[in-house]
Amino acid sequence: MNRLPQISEAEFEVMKIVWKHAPINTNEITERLMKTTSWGPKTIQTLIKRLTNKGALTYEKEGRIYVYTPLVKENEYISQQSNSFLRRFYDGDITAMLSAYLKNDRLSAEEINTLRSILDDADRDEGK
Amino acid sequence: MNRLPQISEAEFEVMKIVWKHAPINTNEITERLMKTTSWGPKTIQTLIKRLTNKGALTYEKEGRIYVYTPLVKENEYISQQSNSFLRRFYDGDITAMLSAYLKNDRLSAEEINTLRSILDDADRDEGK
DNA sequence: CTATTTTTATTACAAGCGTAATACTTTGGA
DNA sequence: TCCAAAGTATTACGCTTGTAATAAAAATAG
Repeated sequence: MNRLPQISEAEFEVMKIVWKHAPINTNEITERLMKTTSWGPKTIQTLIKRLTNKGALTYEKEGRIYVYTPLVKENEYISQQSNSFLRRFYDGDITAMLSAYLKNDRLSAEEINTLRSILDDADRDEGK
Repeated sequence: MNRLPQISEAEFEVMKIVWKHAPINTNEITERLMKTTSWGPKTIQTLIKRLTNKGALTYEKEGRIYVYTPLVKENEYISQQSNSFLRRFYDGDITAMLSAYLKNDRLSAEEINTLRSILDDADRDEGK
């Protein structure tokens, strides 16, 4: 069972760009992140470097520049984070999380309906 | 708008004990945590101290010992963490999280039914 | 009243993180 | 061919966290 590397919050922002646009080079990553964050280019460099050190990214040299590809899959990583979040805060029980949101009126009628159809779709797929 | 203090993962374990058993003294906290974790008493002391420094706990002196009470509410803290989790990983959209779980077959039929009744109960309360 | 035990406070220390600055290396122009 | 620019690597530094050890204070036992 291969354990996913530990990815920090800032590093995760880099991963999101790479997941969406891989293969992508340093400059593109930097440009995109400078639009959405307040980080300097050097900071972004550091984050990229750390991610490759951790084995979350690889690169190929394309001439002088590096072109990056993710080594961890987005949905695997997010699943793993979601599970550990649920374990920590809701005893691993996603229904408990939903309950809490409903109890605190943090869901709109809209969202409730969306949730219902999602559940119904699940049944349909199951039955097939 | 009063911002909640930053509580680390280990500190959160302490908070859980205090939330459940407050007012509670150092020894009780320590005993309970030593049953469920591998931490030494000194470590637990440190965590308690840090939590009071951060304003997550207060104490009253009862003779020689300190008796602790939480300053942040459990459900407020968990709500805040849940929101920031959803923002980070699901663009703030809890229905997206549910979808992901269904798509990856990480929900049992049991859980799906539970979710349905939870949603129905919400409607009932709404209608009232 | 003093030595010992109990409780609390201070200090430690390495790893991870946010946030870079500086140094090195390669390569394209002049 | 040598230098400046571009790209990559190394180093920095303070804060938080996990994980305690040591020191100080207070109270209890003799």
